[in-house]
Amino acid sequence: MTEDGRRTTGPGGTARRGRPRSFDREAALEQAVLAFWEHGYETTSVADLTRVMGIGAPSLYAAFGDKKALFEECVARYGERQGSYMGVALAEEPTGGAAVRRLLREAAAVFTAPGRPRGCMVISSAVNYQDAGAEVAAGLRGIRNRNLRTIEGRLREDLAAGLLPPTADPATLARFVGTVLQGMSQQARDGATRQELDAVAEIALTAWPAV
Amino acid sequence: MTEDGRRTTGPGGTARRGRPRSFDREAALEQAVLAFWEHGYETTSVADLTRVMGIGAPSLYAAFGDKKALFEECVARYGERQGSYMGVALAEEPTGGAAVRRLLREAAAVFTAPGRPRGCMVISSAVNYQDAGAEVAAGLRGIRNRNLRTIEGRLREDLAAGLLPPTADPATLARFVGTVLQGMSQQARDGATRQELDAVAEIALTAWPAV
DNA sequence: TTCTTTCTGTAGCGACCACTAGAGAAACGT
DNA sequence: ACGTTTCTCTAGTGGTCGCTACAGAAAGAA
Repeated sequence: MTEDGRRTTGPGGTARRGRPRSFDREAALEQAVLAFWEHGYETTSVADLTRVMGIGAPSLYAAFGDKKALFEECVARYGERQGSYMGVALAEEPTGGAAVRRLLREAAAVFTAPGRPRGCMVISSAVNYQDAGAEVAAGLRGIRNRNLRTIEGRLREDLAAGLLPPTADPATLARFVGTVLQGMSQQARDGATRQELDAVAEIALTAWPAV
Repeated sequence: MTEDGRRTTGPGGTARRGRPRSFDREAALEQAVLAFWEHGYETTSVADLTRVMGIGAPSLYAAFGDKKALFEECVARYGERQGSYMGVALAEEPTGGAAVRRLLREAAAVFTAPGRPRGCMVISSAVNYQDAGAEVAAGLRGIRNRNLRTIEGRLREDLAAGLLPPTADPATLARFVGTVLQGMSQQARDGATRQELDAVAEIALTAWPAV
């Protein structure tokens, strides 16, 4: 049994038995991403989810497990698609400094892209929670703190390569980047335009230490 | 009838009739502030509130109206106490630039003060919501955007007084300050220490334009 | 066709949501 | 003491929460 409880063909290429799923799992998942992204984990009910996904509750539970598992799959999916800008910037730019510059500039665009929720799902979808959302919130916090350490690692390389002044502290610089990103995400949710966020990112980058 | 539905003495100084309230309204309000601050508006139930306030639901409704009215009173109270740092900085510092410097440095301390929730209540207590919390979220967003315009006004004065370079844009600078504050609030909630936030604020201030 | 497998829709589980009716308790003035 | 006023406590209201039992539908296998 695969994670989603089904596959189109068996191991030997034989067709799967039983009634086939009547909805597009990928499309339904994408709708769930949008709902969680917009309203957050605890504040999005299963009824909200089934409505936007266009399926009944039993189908949701059969295909995704439960609400928490669905959310985690949504976070993973978000990270592969809309939220991939951070990994891409870190992977494609040659230095940490260049990655940070690209990161902040792309965030301004990504956080205000039309036709989808504003801001970053990893940042904003589990800010308010009670016991039921504590684990999920801890998971997102873990992602954020891991991202911070990744940036810090890249900046440590910059420091060793002489691309940062010897007095620069990679950990603090990384936290500064995270702070600006989280602030930009909230600003986007408060109505800031892409141009306004671009200007904010530009100011933040003037704080970057030069050798 | 006063807002809270009672007073200790009547207009003529005569004692109030009827059974007196058996709890300290101020103390109960303060506990409600802490609960909303920690968990947010929609994710704090009336049962949570009555528990931390130490009163029954009918007493809460008699003394504060309903959940929304209680929250609004909590926001007002927060603004007078723990959240007053912004107004104080803007009122006491002679220039916008000095106010911003003080603001960011005090935020590092206020957002990580021991014995109370981390971050800023106005920033973080209505990030995730559905229909029921939409009005409350809009109210907080209004406070944030009003604060931004207040800072912008002070920076406009700095610009006119020649304390900022003529190319500086007060609106963008104000939004940068708001972005860093919102980011610092989230960082505090993610576990950043006061020292770490201090260092972040210091970096942010290096971006401040000098004449 | 008939059996087996898997999905879907109805209907509802106990728990909780914000909120309140109504009875009794505790203060007042007279 | 007695009536009036106001608060508190018990016990609920209808509605929604996440989740699921069960029956019927829709597919492949025999």
